[in-house]
Amino acid sequence: MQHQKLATIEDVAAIAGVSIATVSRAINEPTKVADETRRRVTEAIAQTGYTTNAMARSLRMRRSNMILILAPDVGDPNFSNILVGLETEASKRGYGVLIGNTQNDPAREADYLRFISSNQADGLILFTGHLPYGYGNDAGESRLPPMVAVNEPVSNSDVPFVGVDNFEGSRIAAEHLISQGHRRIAFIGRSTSKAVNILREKGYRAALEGHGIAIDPRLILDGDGTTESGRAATEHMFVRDVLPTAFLCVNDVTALGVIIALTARRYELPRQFSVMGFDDITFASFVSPSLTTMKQPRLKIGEEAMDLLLALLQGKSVERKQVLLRSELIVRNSVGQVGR
Amino acid sequence: MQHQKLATIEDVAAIAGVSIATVSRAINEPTKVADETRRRVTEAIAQTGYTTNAMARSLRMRRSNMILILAPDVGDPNFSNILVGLETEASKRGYGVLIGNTQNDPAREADYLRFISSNQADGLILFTGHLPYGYGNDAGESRLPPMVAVNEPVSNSDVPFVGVDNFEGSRIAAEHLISQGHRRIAFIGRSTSKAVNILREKGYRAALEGHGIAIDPRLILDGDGTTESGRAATEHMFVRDVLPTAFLCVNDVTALGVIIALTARRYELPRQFSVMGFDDITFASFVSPSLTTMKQPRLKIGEEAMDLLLALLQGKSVERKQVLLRSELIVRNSVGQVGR
DNA sequence: TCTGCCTGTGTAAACCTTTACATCAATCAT
DNA sequence: ATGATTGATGTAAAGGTTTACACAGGCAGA
Repeated sequence: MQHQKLATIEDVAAIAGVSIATVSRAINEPTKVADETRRRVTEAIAQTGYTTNAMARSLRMRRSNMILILAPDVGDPNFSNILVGLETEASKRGYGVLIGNTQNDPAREADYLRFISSNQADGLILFTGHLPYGYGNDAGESRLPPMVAVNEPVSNSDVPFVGVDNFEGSRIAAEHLISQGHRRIAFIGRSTSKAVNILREKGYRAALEGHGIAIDPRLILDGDGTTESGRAATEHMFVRDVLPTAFLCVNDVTALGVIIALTARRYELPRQFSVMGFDDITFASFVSPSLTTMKQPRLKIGEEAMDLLLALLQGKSVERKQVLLRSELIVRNSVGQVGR
Repeated sequence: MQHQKLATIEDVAAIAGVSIATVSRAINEPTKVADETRRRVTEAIAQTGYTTNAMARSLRMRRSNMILILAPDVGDPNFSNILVGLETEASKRGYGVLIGNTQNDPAREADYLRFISSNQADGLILFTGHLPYGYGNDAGESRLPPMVAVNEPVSNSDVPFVGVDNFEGSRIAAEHLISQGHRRIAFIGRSTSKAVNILREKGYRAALEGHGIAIDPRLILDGDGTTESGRAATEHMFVRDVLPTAFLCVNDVTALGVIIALTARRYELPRQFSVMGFDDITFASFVSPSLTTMKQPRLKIGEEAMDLLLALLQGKSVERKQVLLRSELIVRNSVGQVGR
């Protein structure tokens, strides 16, 4: 009862009085069939409610028109908005998107590659920042499908990346703090491994140096981008009693931790301390004080990334290995003039 | 260069010295082939790096092992966590999940049904609260695939629903406020159309009535579940000067609006007003004051829903048309004793 | 009139599985 | 000794497309 025998191309052909080849052509290359024939086929299709069986088509054409999205955490605040962009563009071009939530588990990553190796997906969008595990194993043939990275570039590889110009964005953020009179600006979220963190720190340094402000290494603290890391780093500064007037955080989530720590110590923001984030995730406007930050054009990132991937799939060679979009300064209430 | 001719079942058969039927059986019904044969096949598979071509398999078996998830808004805070549950369970059972972001656009909903009608997906998870548009059109055959609703039940239909017991949860929430001494409790987010809102209002009413507290209609305000609706409703109460001591909101997002309105008016929370939400979305713990709310077991909801859908796909008849899970009271800092 | 080309269509192969059915050998019951 | 049953495997069909190639007819150019 589930399948009531769908109409096939043969049914359509019979009704239209043509061969199946002609039906196929009428659908896929309309100009190649005579007007009158095309009309009859179209009518037969409407009459039967025919839809091309995607499986048969994929089998024959060796391509599924599906894109696999590999993300370490579907709940990540950056993820969902980029996903919308990816999905919109894919849908517009007749592609579907498949979600793989890997939780950074190598086993799950490897498992998801079955979609690639079994021809169920033609290309890959990587949120993970690294090539998926499970390539080049047993059989030795590391058959990499076309792929594009978003959110985080893939370290030492030439996988094209679409994202925000982290260096420039962070520089602008720091400039903003400087324009408000800040000189002692902390950077929270240093990392030696994550490319995003490294670039944002560089932007911070560039801005300070550009204004002749000496970099105080004691104001640069490690962090892995979590709320807890922001909180801990802030506490650490109070313990060591080396304090800035402003905190530039590697991302909004970290900034939230900083705000929590400062609020817990009963400081008034932004009168006593300024805090800046990066990303403009949803809650940035809800937290109190609402967060001044750099907005990532996430929708656009998703669309551009999908566009690039589909171009790759069509065999176009990609000139640009990186597409860097501009982030936008969003001024809210967490940054104030230094000394009132 | 993209496809370097993957190994097929024939290659494996040749190496193992058996027929392709035996290879297929060795993979899918291992008990049906002799131990020694199975060993040879397994080795041949390893040697060639063979993976079953999912398209050929789906074509033959008339099932794709894919589930389509139709959601009006991928960015919805409830969505991503349920998705994780859906995805985890699907993945565990060898299914993949396809995302369809409909934005409540009938055209997009209809378009996504091509995945169903073209056999690219076997079942449907509905976040939308209504049957997809586009069924029963031209051809007249409204061929509904197996489906399960989450987040919102599908109004007047017998589509199975997995979610939280909204009536009971809301009752518990109201009880909590009552236990803190509140008697004048507002309900923000009344709606005559949305099932979730209706049930939560009923739970609110039941709790008050159970404690002999008269219901004051002036304390029940309309709202569509957005932050703005919460803000506006609160303002409205101040204008009319009919004030509660506590606000029970239809969801966290609405509660946020209430908090924003109260904070803007310089009230101190929870000393002067208490606010409760529902859902426990991510930012609930970050907002200030952190929000006391009812937590939805979203991961569990996703898993149960997928489990139910897969059961349906196997032709099992479903006894329960609804799976109602319990929500959990999360006490934070937005609710206080009345009168200190 | 013949040759060659173009347009429109049909035939059949290929894509890669799963599985009903057939076959064969070996075991078992009578 | 014979017939029935069981177990392991092979043969071939079916699933629904796309597309290379062949073919037929019409038409233009010589």
